[in-house]
Amino acid sequence: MKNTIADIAKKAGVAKSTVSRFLNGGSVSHATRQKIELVIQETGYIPNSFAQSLKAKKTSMIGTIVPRLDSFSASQTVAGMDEELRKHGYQLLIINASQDLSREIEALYDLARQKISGIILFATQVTETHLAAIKEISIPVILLGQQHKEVHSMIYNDHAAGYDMGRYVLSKGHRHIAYIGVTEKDVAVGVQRKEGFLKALSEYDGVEAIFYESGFKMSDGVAEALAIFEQNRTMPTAVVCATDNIALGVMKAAHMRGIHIPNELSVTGFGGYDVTEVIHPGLTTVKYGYSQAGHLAAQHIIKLVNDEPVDFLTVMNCDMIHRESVDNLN
Amino acid sequence: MKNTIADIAKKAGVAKSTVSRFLNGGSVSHATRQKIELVIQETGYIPNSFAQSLKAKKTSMIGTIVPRLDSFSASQTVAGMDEELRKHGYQLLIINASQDLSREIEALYDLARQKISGIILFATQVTETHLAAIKEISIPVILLGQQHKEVHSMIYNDHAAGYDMGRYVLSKGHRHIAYIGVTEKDVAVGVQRKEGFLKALSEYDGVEAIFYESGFKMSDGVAEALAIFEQNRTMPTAVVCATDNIALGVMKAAHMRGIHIPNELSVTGFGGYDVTEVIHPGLTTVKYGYSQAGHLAAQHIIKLVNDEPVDFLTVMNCDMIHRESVDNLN
DNA sequence: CTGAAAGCGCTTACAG
DNA sequence: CTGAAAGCGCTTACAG
Repeated sequence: MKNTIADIAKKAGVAKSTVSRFLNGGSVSHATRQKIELVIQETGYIPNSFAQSLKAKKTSMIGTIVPRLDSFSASQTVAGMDEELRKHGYQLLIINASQDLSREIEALYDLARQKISGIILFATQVTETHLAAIKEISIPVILLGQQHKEVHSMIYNDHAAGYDMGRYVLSKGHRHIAYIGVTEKDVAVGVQRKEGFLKALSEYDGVEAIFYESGFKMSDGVAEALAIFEQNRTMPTAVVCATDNIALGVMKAAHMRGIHIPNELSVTGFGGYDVTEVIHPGLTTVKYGYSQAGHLAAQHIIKLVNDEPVDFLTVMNCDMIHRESVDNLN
Repeated sequence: MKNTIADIAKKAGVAKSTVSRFLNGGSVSHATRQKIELVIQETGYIPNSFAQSLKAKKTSMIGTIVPRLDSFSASQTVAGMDEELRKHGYQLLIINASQDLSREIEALYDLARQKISGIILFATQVTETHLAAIKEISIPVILLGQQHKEVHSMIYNDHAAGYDMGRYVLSKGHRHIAYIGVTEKDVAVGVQRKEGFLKALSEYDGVEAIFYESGFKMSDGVAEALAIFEQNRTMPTAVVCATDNIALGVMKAAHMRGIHIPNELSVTGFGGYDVTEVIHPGLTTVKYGYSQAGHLAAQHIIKLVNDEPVDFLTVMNCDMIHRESVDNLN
């Protein structure tokens, strides 16, 4: 099973270089071609791609680093990238950083060591260490989901999404609003969405908005909502959540406490996860085009790999989806 | 940036072999160590893993082939595998076959070419071509989700799951049941679950069960349910679905038609997707331990790679989860 | 069209 | 502890 090109050459009675030429579509006479074909058939020869890459000094592999694999956004995006990449003859190497920033850095170096042609970094934060690593490996890198002026970036228009959501909720007459956000270290989700929302708030008078911060998990949303329900404050009429996951948690908590949505409490999310459509009431949210983003990121990284120009910053739009989880108070 | 071990050696004033030894933790004097460390720091040297693998003749990479990336079961399983593999110093290379059997075959060969140490094949079907490829590449392969006597296999106890579900639904007094299954080409989901269910049926008298076949997508479930609702037959009191996705589709269809669950129609699934817990009513289903399966599969492939013995067949149990989507007719 | 030879960047006995 | 040399499996000018 462990055939080398030398074995094939010997068995076929030709030189190694001839076999190599055959393999790579070089000019080989009909007779030799047949001999080699036969031997390869018989032996089940599979070229060693290390040796190939060692000479070729490049691979047709693109690496991607994701914070986690088991999230809707990540899996959708990666599936999109994968499709596009394969269409262009590239293979995708996926690395799961398990929400650990230092693993993202490690992964950057790992991919460099493997002579990957380009990297799409599904970022949640961009630290100095990230930047240093990106510079050091000197391989094209695209930041997806966050931006930095020194790196090619693709982001969603989170500010606009937050603004739209804020305007919508306010237009429905809500004046007591709880906003459950996430850490500001995540600029896109933690800062931009909130700031967009704040901008909408600033256009209305007499709004009482209280801001909370929760983790990204559904269970975090449940806990946060439960805490809010237990407070001795006036109950908000609407809870605006920075992610669908948190919103799902809030809905679950409401259900646990017998609070009816949307009659007694309105809830909104961001993300547009598939689930939000199946549940009742359907969740009002902002849909992010994860799969398209994946396709686009793939196209961009391919261009970069081939030294073609790519916009330094790409902003992708999102769409408000109005469903039943927001009550009209007017 | 394109430093080789020779560059480092020259700059540090030592031999290539010394640098290599330093890199691999061999014995190097303190002084030399420091010189080399410094040069590596300055140059940002990253070893070329192709050259390394070419000599070492092996990699610490495990490949996995999944039918799709954006499904709950796949992403959970892969995340589990990844965690376990990394703990043991292996890297996971994920290949998405996009539900195309011929791509699974291609992927098998691709991975072989890359001298991957072992492969976990997330199978939906095991054809002759699969077997031929597995034999030809002569790399350890584990089948996950399906079984074949000639290959190491890990499966869920789908028959028992189907049986448990059948008994449960029947015990609640349901006698008009619609079973929405999937293609029998998928032995685990299409055949085993149904047969377990049939076994339960055989233990009761006077049951009318009608069998349908749908695709795997939620939208397929919607379509199938709509068709059932429109038939001029007596409405079933329960719809047993071969997957959670189909069940979700049925629930959606019921909602669209104003059919109340569980009062007017009971629905069940298989899988134990996270969503099934969030929706109302909660879906009665069978929970599959995807993440654990991933961990276990990783442990097994590592053993195989190291020539340690592994059971040829591993059967993993599943747990019934009783929630609110099934009405008690008694 | 075909072959001999050098070289990709690393590792690994083997001497010293 | 250190270095010179051979070799991993392939590709690529260069002759012929």
